[in-house]
Amino acid sequence: MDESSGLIKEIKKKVKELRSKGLNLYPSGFRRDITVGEVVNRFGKMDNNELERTTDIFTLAGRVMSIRDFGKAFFIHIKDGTGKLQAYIRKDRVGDEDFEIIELIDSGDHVGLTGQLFRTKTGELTLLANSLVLLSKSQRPLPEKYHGLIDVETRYRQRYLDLIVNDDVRHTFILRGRIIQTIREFLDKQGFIEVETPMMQSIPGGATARPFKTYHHALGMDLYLRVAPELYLKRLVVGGLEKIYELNRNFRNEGISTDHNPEFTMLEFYVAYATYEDLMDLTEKLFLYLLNKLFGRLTIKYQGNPIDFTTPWPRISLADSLKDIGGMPESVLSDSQALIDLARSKGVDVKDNEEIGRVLNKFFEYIVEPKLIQPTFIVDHPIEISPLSRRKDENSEIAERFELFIGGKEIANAFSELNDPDDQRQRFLKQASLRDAGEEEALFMDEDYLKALEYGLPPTAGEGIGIDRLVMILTDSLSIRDVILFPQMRKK
RNA sequence: GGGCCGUUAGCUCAACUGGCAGAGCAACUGACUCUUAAUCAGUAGGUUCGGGGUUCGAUUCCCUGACGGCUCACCA
Repeated sequence: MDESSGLIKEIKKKVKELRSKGLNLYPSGFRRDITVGEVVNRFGKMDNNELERTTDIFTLAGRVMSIRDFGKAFFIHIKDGTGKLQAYIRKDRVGDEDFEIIELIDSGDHVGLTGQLFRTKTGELTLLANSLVLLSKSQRPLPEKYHGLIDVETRYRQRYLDLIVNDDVRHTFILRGRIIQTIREFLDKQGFIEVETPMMQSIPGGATARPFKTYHHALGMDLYLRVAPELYLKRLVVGGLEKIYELNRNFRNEGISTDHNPEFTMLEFYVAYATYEDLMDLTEKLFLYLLNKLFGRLTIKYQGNPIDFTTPWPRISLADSLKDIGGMPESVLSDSQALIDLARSKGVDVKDNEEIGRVLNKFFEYIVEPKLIQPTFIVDHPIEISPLSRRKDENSEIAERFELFIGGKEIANAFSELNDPDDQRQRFLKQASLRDAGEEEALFMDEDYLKALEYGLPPTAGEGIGIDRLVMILTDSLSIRDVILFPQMRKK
């Protein structure tokens, strides 16, 4: 905003005037004895007769959201972290000194109020003020009260304004906090230990994604922001931590979209002596716990579609989903040339010698994924797109893996972990050759991780859940930026 | 990175084929001690995102840049 804006000049004038009265515009030490939310809870249902009998005097604080000036009286609305309450300020009640202050107050200012409750003619619960204190002067105008703040760029860059003005945004982020808290609660009850592993890694691993690179001066070495905690968590399982999780940020140097932010929050958890099938059961349990705790019901709406979390959820192999949901002819599934031709005819971008598993996966993302609105486990992925997964005993080209889809989005990815160090070495070598061929997302060879595997990783299953996307589903948000407080933006 | 769309007062939005840049809210002055999108009377507020071009004249047309949204590609 332009500093010479007329509105700001007006406010600065008031600031000078208030200061010339010897008033501290930013005093400390004011204590409230109740919040707006508590007031509404306790007195919201009482009629005026009951309120008149309660002669309690309360001290409240909040931001002034609206002002209606009647000359010798004011109605204002204040808002604190728990809600909104009207206050009635009469000159004959607060006295001349306090009344001079209210005359100079703007919406956006924080005030402290003392008084008792009553109900106005129109029935609104209102604080009849005995006194008023300015707690913090706002020196910039708030967005308009009726339309709120709509401009998305301002909403993301100045999220605090968005939070002040748009209650639904506030509720989304409060719910996000509760979701994360409830997940921790569930995992805690299941006997998991929360651990923290490096965000800065000398060899980035655990996911096929391009990392951010940085440099440590004292050590004189390159470091990468982690794309996943996976390989460190599995080292811990080698070390005997049998049920662990990490819930924190990952960083991927990829495109930005409504489903992608360069830094995003991921839950990863590992269970020794379990399989990917056990994790499907556990995932269903987790969601039931979340839905019951947060909403008290199992059906929610996402972008107009009802989503029913009642278990069990369908478990469909990737190949079957291509046939049954994507409508792909069975004959094409095993014929790589026919598959590539079909892909091209549908506008799916594939290379000439692209491996069949990768083509199938691209097809899946194109024709099946958007249709998976109800919670669905897709299982048995091609091994070539699963370099850290255990092979199936009965078919070495298929991984013991599942992905969970809800609302047409991938929400979770899990597998029985590859614990054969020799097989893992071969997979790393394959990834290294892809990297040499120019694929920047391919995995790095990680000798240190292989060494850990050589000490013996017990049979283990692990899962990652994209928290931002989960929050999107549970808060009916269209863009990942609406569930991340400060989404990545270009410098202005 | 490509395509499409957008950027006008503090906020939300108008402005026809290129012809004096406007409204509501907010602000300011005044009136009003039960209003609630308060009301009434008045006032002020603009680098029309930046730069260049075409034109007698550009918010409008053209070129270019910045930022944002959607989308495709990449990915989760």
